Amino acid sequence: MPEKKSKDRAPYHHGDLRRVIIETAQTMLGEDQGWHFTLREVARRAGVSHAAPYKHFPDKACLLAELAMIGFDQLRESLTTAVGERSQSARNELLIAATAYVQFGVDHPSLYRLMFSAEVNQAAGVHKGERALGALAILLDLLERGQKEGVFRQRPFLSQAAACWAQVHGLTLLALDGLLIPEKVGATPIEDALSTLLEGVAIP
Amino acid sequence: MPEKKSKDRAPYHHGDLRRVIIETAQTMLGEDQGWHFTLREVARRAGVSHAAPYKHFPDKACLLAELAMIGFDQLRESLTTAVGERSQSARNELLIAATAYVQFGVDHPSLYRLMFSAEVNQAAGVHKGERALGALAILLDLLERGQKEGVFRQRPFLSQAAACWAQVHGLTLLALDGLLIPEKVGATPIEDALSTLLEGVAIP
DNA sequence: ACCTGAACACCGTTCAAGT
DNA sequence: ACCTGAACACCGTTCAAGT
Repeated sequence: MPEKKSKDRAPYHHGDLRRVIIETAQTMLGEDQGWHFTLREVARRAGVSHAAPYKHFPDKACLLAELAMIGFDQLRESLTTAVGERSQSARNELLIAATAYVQFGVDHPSLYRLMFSAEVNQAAGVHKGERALGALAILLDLLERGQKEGVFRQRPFLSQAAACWAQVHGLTLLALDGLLIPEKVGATPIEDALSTLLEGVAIP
Repeated sequence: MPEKKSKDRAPYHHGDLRRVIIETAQTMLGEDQGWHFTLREVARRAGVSHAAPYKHFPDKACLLAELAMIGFDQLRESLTTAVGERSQSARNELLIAATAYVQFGVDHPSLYRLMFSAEVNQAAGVHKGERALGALAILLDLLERGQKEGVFRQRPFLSQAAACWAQVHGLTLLALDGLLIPEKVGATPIEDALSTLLEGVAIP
């Protein structure tokens, strides 16, 4: 059989379609049309029939959930590399981690929204909580270190972490919604908000 | 004509279907199946044909956007009545407002998610920002008062407001996602997080 | 002026059938 | 073992037609 030059039909039975589907979906997430793409469109782009994905995912929700889980891993990566070699003070590292968190959301709007959508919440169940906590592991470490060094206020780690997480999470989503109106403010409200967070966490 | 006892077909041509549709949709929002109900289902429950809503709303997105706008008004109401007769200290009122905010989200999960969904963002456009800021007017007042009284740190209002908003917004959504795991913590993380916020805003 | 019914294009999902 | 094609039930939206 000669090569087909019609379309880009990759060799059907050889590559793992599963990975191709995930990568295609990730590409579509990156196009910022939101995460409400259609499963049929994913199949179309992947060059397979619309029924093919069902051999690798029980349903659309499961694919979305998997994308979200990968997203949490990517977020952890981003935070880890941002904080880097922990040569900084706890206070500085907290600011770096917080900034990197918001940056991740702003860089991947559709993915970030998907990660915290109610749909994924339902499809991923308990796994989501674990994965999310995993992404925040470096934050937990940071808070523990800061408290030990006596530069952060003494609080239950998870509570202090919740406060930090809520701040960056809320900031990220407000930014994605275009609700931070930076044009109405001197400095960028994100930086300001993070310094307010710092004042709540760190001891003067 | 005698009364019809088949179904609850309200008098077609007399009542404003527009209001009926909105109320029906609000009821469905309250049932916490998320805000992804179908327009046809709304029409069904309202007792009209599935084409009828299009005489009152250009499309589904516009209905959702209107529900969201109403939601922001309801949020403003909640905050206003919670803070009440402003007989408290600025510090206390901030805590009250923040708590009421999170409570509103927890009480109306689907509505709150809808209000901050990307879809509504697109359909409501600029109106959303205005409406949202309107809901937070009392917070702005509070911060201004606190700063004038010298009990809050001196910051640009909108930046300080952004920090507060992000905190309660993030806290609300994390709570809705079941991500605050109160069972793993002594006190409720929401209270703890709000007190961390307070420490970032108020002067010791 | 307001609503209905049929129609269109599109989905998610299933399943017998192909290679 | 993996994929296809037709089929089903369902949507959002439109539009000529009804009262």
